[in-house]
Amino acid sequence: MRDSAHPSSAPTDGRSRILDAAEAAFAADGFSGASMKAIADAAGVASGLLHYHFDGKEGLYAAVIDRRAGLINAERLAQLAPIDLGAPDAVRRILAALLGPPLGPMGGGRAYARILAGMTAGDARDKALVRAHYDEVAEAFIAALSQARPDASRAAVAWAYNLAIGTLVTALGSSDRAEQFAGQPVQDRLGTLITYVEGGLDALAAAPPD
Amino acid sequence: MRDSAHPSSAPTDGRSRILDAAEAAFAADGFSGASMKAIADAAGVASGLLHYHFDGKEGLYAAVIDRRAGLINAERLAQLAPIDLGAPDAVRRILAALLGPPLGPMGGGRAYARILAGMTAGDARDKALVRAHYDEVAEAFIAALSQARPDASRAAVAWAYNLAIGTLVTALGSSDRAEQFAGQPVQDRLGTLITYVEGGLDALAAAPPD
DNA sequence: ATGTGTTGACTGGTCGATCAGTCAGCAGCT
DNA sequence: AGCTGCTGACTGATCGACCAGTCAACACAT
Repeated sequence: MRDSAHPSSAPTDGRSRILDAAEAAFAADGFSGASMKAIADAAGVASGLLHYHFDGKEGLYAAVIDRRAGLINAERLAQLAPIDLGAPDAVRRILAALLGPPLGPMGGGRAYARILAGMTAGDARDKALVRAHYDEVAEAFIAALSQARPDASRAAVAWAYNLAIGTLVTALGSSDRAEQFAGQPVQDRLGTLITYVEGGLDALAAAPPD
Repeated sequence: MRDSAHPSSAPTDGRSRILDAAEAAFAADGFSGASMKAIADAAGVASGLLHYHFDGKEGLYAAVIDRRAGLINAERLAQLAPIDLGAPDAVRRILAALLGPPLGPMGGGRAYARILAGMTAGDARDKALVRAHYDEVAEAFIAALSQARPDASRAAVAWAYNLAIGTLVTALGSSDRAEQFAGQPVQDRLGTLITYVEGGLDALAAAPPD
């Protein structure tokens, strides 16, 4: 089932249909493995239209990331803003705002998670895209976590943030393997993810900063 | 029986030089992005030799994973075996045996980590390779962790194991981004990784199994 | 002389990209 | 209304580049 009401909902115009098909193709085979012709066929348009709208393969790739990252990050920041950083459950709520949106209906499901997982191993193109789309959000969440846990060093918080993202991305991207060992789908286990990450943050905050 | 002692150090025979070049190429561009001709050029051999030794691109890819996974897993199991699972620091030592070898001299550095990160987002080919090379080790470590933490449910341990692997792979594969925020190279921070993962495991063990 | 390792030109196919051209819709003019 | 000219989404044949894989020939050891 595809998410309705949002980006993949009205695949009536060519532009959206191309983005949907491209997201699936890049998720399945990576940037190099996906072919423009296959994307065009899946979208039901001529191959030339991809170049007309997105200025080539790189542009199409960037557009796919941009659409999804925009939705996810807007939702993240919207959930982060009203949190009282002094409350006792602030850390848990912050982590829910960070980890929840990618798992939700706007997150694009496994397809986008796989693209993200591939990007963490990616080249200069991917690095630039990650920076452009996620640096601002990363700073906001690290700052919020630092306020909510003033006892933790900034290095500990930054480490926890990075490891949390790694946890999330890999768990989502290889969710079938996670299910193989743990027996439950990742999408339903946001609480497990948060518990794990919060525990890791606690441990880092308590550890001597060597 | 094929690789001589240390893979990256004595690239004298064509076979090893090809594996080294292929590892770097697959890490940089993924399976589809790497070209056989480019690998052959980098290794200083003719393109036909790749097919002679490895029976095509898929075989070469599998051989790259096989070489590295064999070294890493042998080292992991060697470090795991002598651990007294009843000792108070057993969990920490188990995690060191799990997370340390990929960071060490036999781990292949960032190149292999990137391949692994790409595999977690990969298709059927990657899934089969992961199963073939890492399932046995995964079971061994989950069993060891369960013995060392009999209070934790098996589901909690399995989750912690999977999230730990995700943590490791993403941290290594995108280590420059980790350094950007945390200010320290990942390779020198095995202790940080272990602390984080152990904290996550503690939290999962304590949480109610909903 | 037999076998193992190695070569590099070659093949058929697929790639991303290009571009002349089609077509529906809409303005402005009469 | 009817005609004209223009715009922009869209097409698909075509191109050169590059791809993985093949193969007959060669080097050199046993």
